[in-house]
Amino acid sequence: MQRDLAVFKACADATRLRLLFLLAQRELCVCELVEVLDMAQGKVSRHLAVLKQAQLVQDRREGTWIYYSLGGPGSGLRRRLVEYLTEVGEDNEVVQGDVQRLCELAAPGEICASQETPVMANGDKGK
Amino acid sequence: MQRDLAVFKACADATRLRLLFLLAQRELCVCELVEVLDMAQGKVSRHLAVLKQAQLVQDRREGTWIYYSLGGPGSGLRRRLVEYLTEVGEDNEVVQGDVQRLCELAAPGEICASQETPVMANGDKGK
DNA sequence: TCTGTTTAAACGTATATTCGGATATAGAGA
DNA sequence: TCTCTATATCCGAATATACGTTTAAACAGA
Repeated sequence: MQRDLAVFKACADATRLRLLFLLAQRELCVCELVEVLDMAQGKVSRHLAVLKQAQLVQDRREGTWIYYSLGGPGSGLRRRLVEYLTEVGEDNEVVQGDVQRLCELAAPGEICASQETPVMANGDKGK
Repeated sequence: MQRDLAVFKACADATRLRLLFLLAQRELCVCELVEVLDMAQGKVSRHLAVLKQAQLVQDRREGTWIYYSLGGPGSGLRRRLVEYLTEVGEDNEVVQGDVQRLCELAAPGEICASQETPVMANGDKGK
């Protein structure tokens, strides 16, 4: 039960749910998540740590970048949740917006390394 | 997502998880849950309200008693959770203890109405 | 080694959640 | 109506969680 409780607590936050729905799309590095969610890096990192602690996601280092993806085999509950996240085309507009921004994203290197990529044409990021 | 979030928040508490696992056994009235969990009635009632709000459980009045059971049809997420709760024979000792105490329980009327039921022989309830 | 970049962790503070205890509501029966 | 029982809700205090900001750690390249 303690294990299940940790899983539920990890999912019981709007930011972490958005992270999970994004990771359900594909493996992503932290800077991509920061870009898509338009949040402070520290905040994203902290939430990813919670998800990792609950074994809902796993990470993999590749040079400077660390890639996160939905967690491995996992218990009955975790397996069902991952199943839900990947199967469901979430009908919420926040999640849809996130996925949309994700699709419009350049490759990881181009996002983080320099701000002078020619793709800058997408311009204003509201808020 | 807001809906899913409410569901996860409702599950993200040890007491409410115990309630859910108990209700996965069968429909139960509040006084039975109070008896099994050995908690203050107000506390149990408060947590049941949260579960009901998230539509994880439903209630039904029968005279003085109000019976709770795992919620109706529900969305994809709720359906999967209810499925998990009912299918899994939870290996946690707290949950197993709860189920055990539930089995040893007398009928609702005998629990609440009077303390002088002949079944009192079960005696000490630790802590 | 020094610099720049990506990510994680530490800090104090603000907000949310839970608790125990007391009180309010609703139905049943005299 | 009055009383009793089952259940729900309200209150302030304690605890837990999330936040923004700053700092630390790990890696890459010059």
